[in-house]
Amino acid sequence: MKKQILLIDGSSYIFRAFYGVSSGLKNKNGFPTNAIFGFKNMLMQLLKNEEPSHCVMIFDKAGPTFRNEIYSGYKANRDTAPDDLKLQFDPIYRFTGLLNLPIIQMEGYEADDVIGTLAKQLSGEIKVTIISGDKDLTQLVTDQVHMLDTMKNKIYTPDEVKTRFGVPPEKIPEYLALVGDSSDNIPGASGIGPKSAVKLFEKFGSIEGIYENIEQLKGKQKENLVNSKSNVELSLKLTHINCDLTINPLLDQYERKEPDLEGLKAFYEEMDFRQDDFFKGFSSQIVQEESSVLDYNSYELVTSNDRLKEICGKILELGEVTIDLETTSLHPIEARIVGIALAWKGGNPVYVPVGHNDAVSQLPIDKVLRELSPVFEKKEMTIIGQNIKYEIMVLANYDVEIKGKINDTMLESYLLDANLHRHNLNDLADRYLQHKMIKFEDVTGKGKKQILFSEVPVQTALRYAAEDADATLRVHEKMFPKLKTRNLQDLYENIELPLCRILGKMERHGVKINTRYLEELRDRLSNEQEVLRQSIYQQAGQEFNLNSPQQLSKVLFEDLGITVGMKKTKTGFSTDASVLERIAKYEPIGKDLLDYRTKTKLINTYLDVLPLLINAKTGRIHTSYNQAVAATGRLASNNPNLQNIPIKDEDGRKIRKAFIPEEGCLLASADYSQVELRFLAHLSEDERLINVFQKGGDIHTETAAAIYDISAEEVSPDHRRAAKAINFGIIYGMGAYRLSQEIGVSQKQAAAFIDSYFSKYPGIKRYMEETVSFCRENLFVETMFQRRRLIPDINSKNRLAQSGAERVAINSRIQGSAADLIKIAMVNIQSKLEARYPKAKMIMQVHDELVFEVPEEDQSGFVEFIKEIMENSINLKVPLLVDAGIGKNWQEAH
DNA sequence: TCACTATGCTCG
DNA sequence: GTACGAGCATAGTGAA
Repeated sequence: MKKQILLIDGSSYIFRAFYGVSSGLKNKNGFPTNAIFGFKNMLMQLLKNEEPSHCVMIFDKAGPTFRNEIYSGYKANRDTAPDDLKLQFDPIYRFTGLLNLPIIQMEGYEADDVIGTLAKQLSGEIKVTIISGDKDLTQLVTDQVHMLDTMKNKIYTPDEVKTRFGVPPEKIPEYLALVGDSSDNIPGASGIGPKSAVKLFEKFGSIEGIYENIEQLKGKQKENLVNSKSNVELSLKLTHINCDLTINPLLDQYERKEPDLEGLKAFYEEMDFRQDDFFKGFSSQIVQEESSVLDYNSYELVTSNDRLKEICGKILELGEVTIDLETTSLHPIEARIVGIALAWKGGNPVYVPVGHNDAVSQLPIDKVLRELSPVFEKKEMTIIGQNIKYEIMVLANYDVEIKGKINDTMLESYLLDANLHRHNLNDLADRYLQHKMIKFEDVTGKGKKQILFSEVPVQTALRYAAEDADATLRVHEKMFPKLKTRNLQDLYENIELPLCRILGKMERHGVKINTRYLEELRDRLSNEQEVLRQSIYQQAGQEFNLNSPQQLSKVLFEDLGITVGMKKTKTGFSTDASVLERIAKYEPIGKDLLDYRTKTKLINTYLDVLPLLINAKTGRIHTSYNQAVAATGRLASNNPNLQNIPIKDEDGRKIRKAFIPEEGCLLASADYSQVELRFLAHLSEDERLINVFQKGGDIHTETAAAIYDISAEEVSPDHRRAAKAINFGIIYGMGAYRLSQEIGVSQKQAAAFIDSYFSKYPGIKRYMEETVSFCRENLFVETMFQRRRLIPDINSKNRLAQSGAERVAINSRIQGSAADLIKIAMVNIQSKLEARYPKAKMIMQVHDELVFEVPEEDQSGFVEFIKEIMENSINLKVPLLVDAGIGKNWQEAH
C-alpha cells in the first residue's frame, strides 16, 4: 500500500463509463448496466494500480449550485442525463458503499469544490492525487497535489500543467475565464483562444494586468477584450474552484477499509458481472491487510521466571514497551496489581498474571517487579500506556518509579482533537484500527454480578489484557507521527507528559480535611435550611418538593399567580436564580428560595460529600485530575471536584476552612492575577491594554476611565463594575444583550459601551477579527504553545452555530494559553521544589491557582520562591503577577 | 433498577 | 436566541 489519498471525481467517472461502454449491456432482467460495468472496471483498475492507503469518492449533487446563482447559463447547454444512465446512479453509489469507500456530496457545490477543499486541507498531511479528466481541476495541482487522468494515463504535476496549457496551475482559472469553455457554457472573451491567452499572460501576468494595460493592445484584439470585459469577469467567478467549503476533513475517515465481500458477491450476481476480477486482483490487497490485524491466538501467557527474563532482555534491547496493568480497583490508591500486559514491536503481546484466583501457576508480584525493574529503571527506555498516570500511580503503591520516558495514547488523542470527548482505548481502537475491543464489562460483568479482575479466569484475562497492550501500541504508532506533523510534539513532550507524572504525585498525596469543622458547619446550615423550608411552605400555602423545578414553577406561576420575571425553558417555566431574584423584589418567597437553594447546594454537594471521600488508608481526600477532557487545555478535577469549592459567597467560603495542612505544616496558595486579560493584552498587542498592565494599574478602573472618558480618580464603583463586566465579557465574545443583563442597562446602551470599548482598545478588535479569519481558513485556532482546537463550525451556514464558533475561537486562544502557562509553571515548580524544599508538596490546581502543603520550618521564603517561578515561567509583552499567601487553612492562605 | 435528559448551581 | 470552560446533584421519564 502506498501512503497517498485518492480524491476521485466520481461524476466524471460515471459519464466516461456510460459513454465508453456499449449501451446494449444489460443484466438478465433487462436493467442497463453499461455505466455500472464501466465504473466498476475503472475503479477496480485504479485501486489495483494505485494501492492507495486512503481514498474518497466525490459526486456532484443534483440541483443548482452557487455557480447557477451567479450565472443562470452555467452548464445550460448540457442535456440532462439519459434515463438509461439515471437508472444506474443508485447501483453505482451502492457499489461504492460496498467497497467501503466514503462518499461526499454537497448541496449547492460541485464535486470540484469539494475536491479542492479536501486537497487543500489534506495536502499537509499526505500525498494527494486527484482522479479526473476535467481540465478545470488542474488549477489545484501543486507539488503535494497531483492529478491523474486515468483515461489518458497522464499525470499532472505543476510542470505538466504549464507544458499542457502554457500557464501554471494557479493561473488556470484566469486562463479558462479568458478562453472560455463551451462544455460548461462559460463565455470567456470572444476571439481569444489558447494561443493568444498564453501570450497575453506572458506579457501582462493576469487578467487584471491585461485590462490595466489595455491601451498597449490594438485592433480587433483590443476591441474584443473591451467588449468581453463583463463576460470575462463573470467567467472568472465560474472557473475559480472554491477551496473553502465547510467540511472538516479528518484523514482517518478516509482510510481504506475492508470491502463488504459478501455484499459485493451478491451485487456482482445481481448485475451479471463475472467475479474473477476482485477475487484475483483486488482481494489479495485486502488479505494482506487482514494479516496485520490483532490476533488473539498470538498472545502468550507468561508464568515462568526464565521466560520473563528473556522478554525483559528483548524489551531492554528495543528500548520501547507498552504496558497495561490489570488491578483490583479503578482507584489508583486502592489498586493492587492482578496482572501485567506487555507489547512491543516485533514480538507477540504477553500477559503476566500475578494475582488470579484460578491460575495454576503464576509468578508473585514482587518477583515480577524485580525482574522488570531494569525496564523501569533504565533512562533510555520509553514506556507507553493508555492513561499512563494510572500505571504510574499503581506502581508507586509498590515503590516502583518509571525513570525513563513515558508516552500516553490518551494524551496523544487529546492533543490531536480535544473536541472528541472520548479518548478511551476502545474508542481509539475503533477510530484508528477499525477494531472492536473486548470490553471490561464483557469479562467482569457489571452491576451486582460484577467480579474483581482477580476472579476473571486467567485465559480470559490473557485475551483481554494482552489486547489492551497490543491495541495501545498500535494506536500509538498511528497517532504519534501525527503529533509531529501538526506541530504538537513540543507541547506533548515538554508540557503534558511531565505534567502527567506531577498530577499522579499530587493525587496520591491528597489533601487533609477537618471533618469536625465540616460537621459543625453542616449542622448549622441544615437548621437554617429547615427554617427556610417552613417559611416557604407557609408562603406557598402548601408543602411540595422544593428541589423540583417542575413543582416549584407550578407553585409560583400557577398557584400563587406570580407573573414577574417569567422565562421559558424547553419544558416549562424557569425557576433559576435570575428569575427568583426578580421575584424577590416583590415577594419575600423569592429571597427565601434563593437562600434555600444556596444552603441546599452547599450541604448536598460539599458538606455531605467531602467526608465520605476521605480515604480510609491515608485519611485524606484524593481528587482525580483529568488531563484529557477540557477542550481548551485546562485540567478538570473530579471525585471530588476541587475546582469548584465555593469562594464567592460568605457561607460557601467557609468550606475552604475545612481544607487543612498535615500536622506541623501550613497551606500556601499562589494565584495568577488577571491572567486571561494579560494574555488578551499579549495576543492582541493592544497598546493601551499593554500599557495598563505595565504601569500596574487596576485594569477595571482603567477600562472604566477609558470608556467614560474620565480620570481614574473619578471612576465610581458602578463605573468599575460595568467595566469589569465588559472586560470579562470580551474574553468570552459577549454580545450586547448579555452585557445589558449583566450591568442592568438597555441593550442599546450596552451596545454603545462595547463600541466605545473597541474604539479605546482597537488592538482587541483587530485580535478578534484576525482570530476569526485565521480560523475560517484553517478550521482551528492555536494557543501560544501550539495547542490546537479544531473548530469545524466556523464556516457553518447556521448563523447561530457560526457565531458560537467565533466565540469559541476567540476564547480558546486565551483560556488555552493560560492553561498552557500554569502547566509550564507546574513543571518548573515541581523540579525546583524537589531540590529546594523536598518536604513541601504541590497538592492542588484550580486553573490559575496552585496550593502547597509546606512544613512550618520551610515557611520563610517559600511564598516568594513559588511566586518567582510562576511569574517568570514564560515571557509576555506584559508582566505576570502572582498573589500568594500562607496560613492554617485554604481560606487563610488566600 | 438503571440509563438517560433537563434543570440548576458551584468554580475559574 | 443571546458569554467561554468544567463537575455534580436532584427530579423525572421510559425501558428492562
